[in-house]
Parts: sequence; C-alpha cells; structure tokens
Amino acid sequence: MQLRLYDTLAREKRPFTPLDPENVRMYVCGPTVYDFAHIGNARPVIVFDVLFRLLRHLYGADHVTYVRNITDVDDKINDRAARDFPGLPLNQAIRKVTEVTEKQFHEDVDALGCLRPTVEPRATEYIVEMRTLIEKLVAGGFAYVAEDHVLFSPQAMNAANSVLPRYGALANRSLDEMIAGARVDVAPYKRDATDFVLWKPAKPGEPSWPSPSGIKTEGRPGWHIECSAMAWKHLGEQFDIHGGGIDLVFPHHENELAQSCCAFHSGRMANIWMHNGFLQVEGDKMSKSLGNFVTIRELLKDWPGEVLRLNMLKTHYRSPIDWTVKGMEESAKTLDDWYALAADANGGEPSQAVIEALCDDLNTAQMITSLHGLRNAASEGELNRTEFAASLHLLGFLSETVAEWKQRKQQASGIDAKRVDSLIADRTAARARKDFKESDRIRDELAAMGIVLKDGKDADGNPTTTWEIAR
RNA sequence: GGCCACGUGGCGGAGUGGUGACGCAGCGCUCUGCAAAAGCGCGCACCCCGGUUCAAUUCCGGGCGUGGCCUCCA
Repeated sequence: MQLRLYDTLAREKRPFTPLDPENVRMYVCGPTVYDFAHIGNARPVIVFDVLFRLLRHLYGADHVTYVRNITDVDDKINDRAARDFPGLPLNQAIRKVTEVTEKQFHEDVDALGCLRPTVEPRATEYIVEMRTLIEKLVAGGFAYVAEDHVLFSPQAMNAANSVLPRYGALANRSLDEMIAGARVDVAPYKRDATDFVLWKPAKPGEPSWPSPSGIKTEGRPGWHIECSAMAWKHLGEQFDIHGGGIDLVFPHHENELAQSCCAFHSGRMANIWMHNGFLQVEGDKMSKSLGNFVTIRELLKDWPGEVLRLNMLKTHYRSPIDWTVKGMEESAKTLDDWYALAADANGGEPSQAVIEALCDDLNTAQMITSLHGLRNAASEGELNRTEFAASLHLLGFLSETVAEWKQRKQQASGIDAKRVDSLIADRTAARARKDFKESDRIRDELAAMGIVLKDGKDADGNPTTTWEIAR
C-alpha cells in the first residue's frame, strides 16, 4: 500500500519512498525540559507516535529509526533552575531541572500510549558535533565569526547558486520580505538583519563549552544547531521525515534545513517535512494569562491517557483542534464501549481499512470511522472481533484489561464496590418478590451515587445486573 | 502590514464536480415490571457574494470570520 504524506516544503501530499527501506528514518523535535508538558505539546508526540507505529507496520519494527531530541540547554531552563534551586550552583540546579522534567515528560507520554523513540538524544551530549557543523559552515563561507559569536548568513546561502535550496523555501517567504520585516534592534555584530546565531558567548554562570572557529572564550550553541547535529549523528546527512509543530516551520526548521544543507552541500535535509496544527482550549487560545493552560499531568488525573489519545486523533493532525471537556467525555464513552467489546480478544491482524486511512496522510478521522465499522462487525463473529482488537492495539489502545479499565474509573470516583454489590443483591431480591417499589428505591439510591445499572439475563435466563459509573 | 491554514448538520469531524460519511446528542421502535443498557430505525449540513460548468459544499476570484508564523512558543 502506498503511503502518502503531506510535505510542507512541496505544499502537497507526496508518495512516501524511503531512502532505505531497511532503515526508515524520522526526526521529530522534542521538548525543552523546564516544566510540565501541556496538552499542546502532546499533539506532535501522539501524532508522530501513530506515524512511527504505521511505519513499523509497513516496513517492519526493526527497520524504523525514530529520533526525538530532548533540549536541555535553553534560557528558560536556566531561569527555572535559578528560581527553583537558588542555593545550588547553576550547573547542578540545571541538571536537577532537566532530570526531573525529563522524567515527568516520560511518565506523561508513556501514559498517552506512546512508544519510546528509538533514540532520545540530549542536546548537551552533542556539543562536539555542533562545533563540527559550525566549523564546516564557516569554512564553506556560510557563516562568520563576529564578537565571539558565530552567525549564519542566509544571504551567503542564496548567493551560492548551487544545489542548495533557497533560504525561505520551507516557510514560503523571501529574504526581501524578511529583511523588510526585521526588527529595528538588530544586533550590531550582524552583517545582515536576517543572520542568525549558531554560537554565542556564555554569560557568567551559564553552562558553557569550548567554542568553535578559534573563539577564545567559552560559549553555548544557538537554538537551531542542536537539531542539525543530532539528526546528522543518528540519521545521517539526509533522512526521510522531519516533524514538529507548525510554529517550528519558521525560524527553527528553516534554519535547521539551511545549516544542514550548507554543511553537507546537499539539496535536501529531510525528504518530507511534516507539521501538526495548533490546539485551542474550549475555543480560546491556550495561554497562562487566560488561565486555561492545561498540562498533560492535570488531564491524566481525570482521564485515562488513552482518552486523551483518542481525543487527539479525532481531528486530522494538520487541522486546528479545539480541546474541550465535551470532546473528552465523548472519547471516554467510545473507549468504554471498545474496551467492553474487544479488550480480551487476542491475535488477529489489523484491519486493512485502518491502514489505508493512515496511509492517506494519517487520516485518523477516517481511521476512527473504520474502527466504528469494525466495532459493529465485531459483535458478529470472533474473527471480526480479533481484527478490531488488533487494529486498536496497533494504534496504541487497549493497553489495559477490561477489569483494569473499569477499576480505574471506580477508583477515580471513590465508589465502594462492595457496597454497590450488596445494594444490587438487595434489589435483585426485591425484584424476585416483585417488590418493585423497594427495587426502584435502591436503583434511585445508586443513581444518586452516580451509578448506572444494566439489567440482563444470563444463559439460563436468570436476571443479572452489572453496573457502571456515569460520567 | 506580509505569508499561511481553517470555516461542513444541535455538537465533534471526514470527504466528494452530480443520491450514503462516521461518532455524540435528539427522536421512534424492540427488549424491560418500569427504566437503564443493548439492538434496530429516523431526521437535520456544507460562512457570504460573484464566476466556470448541464451540475459546486467540492474548482476559480472577492469578501467576512477564526487561528498561526514573521528570530529561541508544539
């Protein structure tokens, strides 16, 4: 089946052909570790996890390399470290912040049902590679040293007139536009307003490393060079897919692409550039000032991770998504149903319809439609049921048993299951003696506790009653 | 100001040049002591204005609205 993916650079869906089917390579920009990840951060993590799973399905689990970096050098980290650990030397404080945040991040995304990437490189471990790249760029005439900074020159790149892509091609803007729109306060050491920092001097107390290109004082890397370095180290000079949030297109990915292509004199960095859309909360843009800043951690207190996962996948990854409680309730209800029907099914192969939907540029909404169809077929036979379950497993759902799933909901609601069972037994007895007034009273009592009863009959025709927490 | 994306039924959300999305909610029926759950069935849509066309929600142009980016925010 032909996988087609939307390429931001080409601005169209393109057939995906790996450079090497034995080793399909994908790089996704990961978190800067200074605070709990918010639900917006979860979007690329979930979206590219689905792509990772699809690629593993298509090319084999051992033939896909997924790199997602961890950025552990950043001003925000330094600020947080100074604030949270004022008594410690900055370097130690920074390590504490990044270690704690990285752990939180892993716990959160594990709960979302995401596989760990093949490699999760940390920026600070690739300083040597960054220096190498910077020196290549200086040697090639694409970058220059000024006042202990190293700056990249997009003008030089576009003047090179070679196989190199045009600077601005990814973000679809021209250098002229960027010059016109440049801020007034351009740093004095820049030759052109559009030049950006590859390396800069460290301020006292900041983490610092030996500088490249003959600069005597120690320094620290600019924002974009880390990803060029880590992608190069783990995926080579060219690879298949580069992903991240749409806000990263400019300047981050444009600059990454420029650095890598100029360093290797290459026309491409990644063959396909993919970007997920933004997320809003209850119709508003998420911001700390509006007070609607939602962390993954907070949501996980109220909802199983798979509910967040399904909720995220209801919308196509390139479309804006409005994150609402109503949507979560709907997703939770759907998963309750799927769990009840398929959680205990084993074996089987994922549905072709689901794979086909994913192969159309990760059309997860269409995929969910297919799942609903499979769900309806599942009650008609065991073969259908295992296909349904296998499809859900492939997508990162059904990681718990039905019992675990139900129990989690009961625990969250603080309901005493023994007391419920005893009340149900009383009600069953009342019904048996046709004391419907009493049985209805007990049902009302349970309803007041937020419990919904489901009456049925067992194989022998005897009445049975199961129960659920109402949302 | 420049560039880009999006605008589908009560809600969420695909898709398509010409009768079906799908899910939730709603309504009806079956089941039930009555309900709930479950099963079956039903209805309701394509921001506005032009244009192209036998035919436009779908293509083109304009407008309006929402959101994003424009140097360290997924």
